[in-house]
Amino acid sequence: MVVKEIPYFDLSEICDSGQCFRMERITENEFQIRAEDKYLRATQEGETVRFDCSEEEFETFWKHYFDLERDYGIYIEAIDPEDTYLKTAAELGSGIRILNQDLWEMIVSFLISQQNNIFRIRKCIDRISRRYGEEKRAADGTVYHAFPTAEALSQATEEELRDCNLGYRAKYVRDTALRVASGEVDLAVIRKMTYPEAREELLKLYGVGVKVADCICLMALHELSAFPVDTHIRQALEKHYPGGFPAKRYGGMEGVLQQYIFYYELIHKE
DNA sequence: ATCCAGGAGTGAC
DNA sequence: GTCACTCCTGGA
Repeated sequence: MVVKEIPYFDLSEICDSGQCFRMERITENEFQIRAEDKYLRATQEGETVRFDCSEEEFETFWKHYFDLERDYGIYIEAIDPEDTYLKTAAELGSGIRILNQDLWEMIVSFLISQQNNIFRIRKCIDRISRRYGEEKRAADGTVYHAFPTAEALSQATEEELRDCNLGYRAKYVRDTALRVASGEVDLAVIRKMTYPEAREELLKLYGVGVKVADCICLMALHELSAFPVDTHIRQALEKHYPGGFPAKRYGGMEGVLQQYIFYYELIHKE
């Protein structure tokens, strides 16, 4: 059990920000997170966060996963005080972190995300994890499944992936899994690339376009310059920044702001 | 019913 | 380079 006081950190906001499809709310302030082959329960009361894991696992994995060594106050303070829209959005989502998620997991997750909604993306990922991911047992006895490896997914047929409700995205996942499993695409190499290089390389994958590539760069490679533009972001930008988003002013932190905007729009559309 | 949800591939111009 | 069209699926 690890207990920390963490400013600018809110599990609920992170869960709802839509960057992790394997994080779920159990009760009002208790959450479960599955990442790679790991499982965690965490609870939040004010700024106090309780991580249900050993000190070692926290230090070696979750601390980095939740990006706890970064001060997000800097980003919020950097926002133009006259930009009331962005200020309001950042205030609403001030507990959001850009998680450090696994590259392979993000590639598959965002391939599935296209023309899809969060609820169904979660279901798709849950299904492929159950079918192709290794069964694991957490310290508290909870049975869960690791995210399936490229090798495991490459064994699946397109039809089997369609049975997991991937629809036409099944061929994208299968093709990418085959190319990664065969070594034709080397994720270790992509991890070391600069943002423009990695983006270009990801765009070569079947089913990866500009938006998905930027999501992967932001969520897995932690390229905070990446600014994924989906339909919701595009609509928000058209409405609030008719002259264009001041990306120049916010160079290097566009991705963080994208999350604040996305979260704000998500909350306000209901 | 038609449209669209956190898009991308394809072919036509 | 920019359209228009298509691709699963299901909820409004």
